[in-house]
Amino acid sequence: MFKIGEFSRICRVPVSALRYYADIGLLEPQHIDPFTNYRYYSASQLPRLNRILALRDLGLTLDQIKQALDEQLSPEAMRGMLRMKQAEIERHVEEEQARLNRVAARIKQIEQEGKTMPEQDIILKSIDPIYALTIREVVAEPSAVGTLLGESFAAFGPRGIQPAGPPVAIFYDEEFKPAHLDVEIVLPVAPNVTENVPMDNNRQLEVRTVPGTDTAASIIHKGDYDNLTATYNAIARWIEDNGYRITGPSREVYLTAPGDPAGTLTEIQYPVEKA
Amino acid sequence: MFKIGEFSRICRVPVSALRYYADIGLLEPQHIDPFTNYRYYSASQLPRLNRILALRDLGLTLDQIKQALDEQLSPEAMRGMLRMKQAEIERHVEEEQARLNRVAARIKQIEQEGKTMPEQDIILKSIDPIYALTIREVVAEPSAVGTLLGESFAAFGPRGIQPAGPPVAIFYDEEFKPAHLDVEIVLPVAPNVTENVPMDNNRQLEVRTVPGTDTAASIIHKGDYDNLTATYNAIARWIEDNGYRITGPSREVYLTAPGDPAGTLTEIQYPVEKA
DNA sequence: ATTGACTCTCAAGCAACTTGAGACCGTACA
DNA sequence: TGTACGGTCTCAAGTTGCTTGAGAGTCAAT
Repeated sequence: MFKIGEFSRICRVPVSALRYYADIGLLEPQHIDPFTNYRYYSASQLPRLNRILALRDLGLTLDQIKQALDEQLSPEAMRGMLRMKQAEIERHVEEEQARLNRVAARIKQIEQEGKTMPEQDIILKSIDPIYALTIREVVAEPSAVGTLLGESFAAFGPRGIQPAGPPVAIFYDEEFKPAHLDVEIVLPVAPNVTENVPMDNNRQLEVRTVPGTDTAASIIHKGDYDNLTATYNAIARWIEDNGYRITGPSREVYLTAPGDPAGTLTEIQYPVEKA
Repeated sequence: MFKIGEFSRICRVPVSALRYYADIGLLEPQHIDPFTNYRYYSASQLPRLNRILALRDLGLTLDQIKQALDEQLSPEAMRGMLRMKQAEIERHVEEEQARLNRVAARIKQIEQEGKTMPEQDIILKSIDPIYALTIREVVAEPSAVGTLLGESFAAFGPRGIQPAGPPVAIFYDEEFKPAHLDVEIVLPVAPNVTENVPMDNNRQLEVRTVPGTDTAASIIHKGDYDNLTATYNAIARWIEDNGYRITGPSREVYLTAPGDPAGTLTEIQYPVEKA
């Protein structure tokens, strides 16, 4: 019979942890002196403790371990549990690898600092589907996107429709062609808007749900659109450096209204997946 | 200016997290209505939030992020931090890989269950250096180890020396030779024991600190020594299956005194490292 | 006026312990 | 025999990065 300190030294588990295990009923001391409340452990408890440590090491929670040990979990159940853990750990390893890449990319970026770098931060996020009024057109030049946006908004007022979020543009062009920009304007609205909205020139805003995506690389562009290319370059490089692949059309989210004191802020999004 | 819900949708950070960031001063809303306490965020806060998310993704704590953003951390400091993180993640990935192996080995073991298996659990632990009285001898057969142990202990009594832990045997033989067992008996004692202790037959117990090791595979053997081989086999197989390599002499720790009601319990340890 | 959706604050919960305060216990030494 | 010191006890609170819930107030639309 060992006092808690000796036992701790033998099994290399901190005293505090042993006390904790006793508290939650995972490993109760063999004997507790009723006068002093001193805990006394027996060497015969080492096998159980070893099993506890082994299972803990495999990533089970103490609760699961308790169940497995107390309820004499069947080998099948145990195996199932471990298989789940296995899948979980595999996913975890992949994630950490990806994180490692991102750290490396970040270090590289810092090392090149002071040269170019718009110094913006790229992150991964998911994009929700958007219920919106939309119109898709092929326009000649980028500035026409702004015009189209204005015209679309103009159709809102007369019907008292309120926007339900910042407007988005989606660029469908696969390859760059001069004077050819296949763009969809997306104006989020509340779900009570269910009918298409006519515009001038025989065009109309169509009600539709724009699909979302699980992972997209995102960057915030500050200021006017003259320097937009630099930001696009930054995000493209990030995607490559971090081992992702573009899987869909890019989007621009116009976060600030024109004249906003915050300045012009545009979010650029690229749906991606691991290459 | 967005209410917290809209802002949450835009940046894909839960409302509760935004409130939390505000609480800890990591990202305060641009404006708080003094009457309603409603938080109002501006799009101009997105860059900061993006940076927060990016750094968080790299594994920094919110505290570190706060410092980095508020105190305008120098690129060098930042780089240093990231390099540390990088090393940390690398270690982490390796550990997870090893864990994965162990889970796989465990599953394999369960699948073969019911056949052989002494069904004992092997774990990794560190071994501390031991301050002890020791004697090293070459003996003819395993049972002589017990005899030697008894003789050594016999030398304790007359001097009133108390053991400071369970006795250990270290087996130095590189290869198995019949009737040749190079063994060191290690009897832990308190540091106030500083002189060698004479035994009969001109032998003596030497005071020395037996070095420890960072990682050792450990298993608890239950019962008498007839089945010891099976346990040795189990630990050897585990070491191989999990991609480790033996790096030093094996040890046996005699956890129970003879006649202990807990039964005979022996811990077998093998210093190992990743192969 | 009344929904219903949104927001607020504050407290507690999670996982697996660790840390600390305050008090008791055991024993070796003067 | 006192006392010092190291080990042990209990109980509470802290750790990290949030989430959940209760109870109450706010906003916009009907």
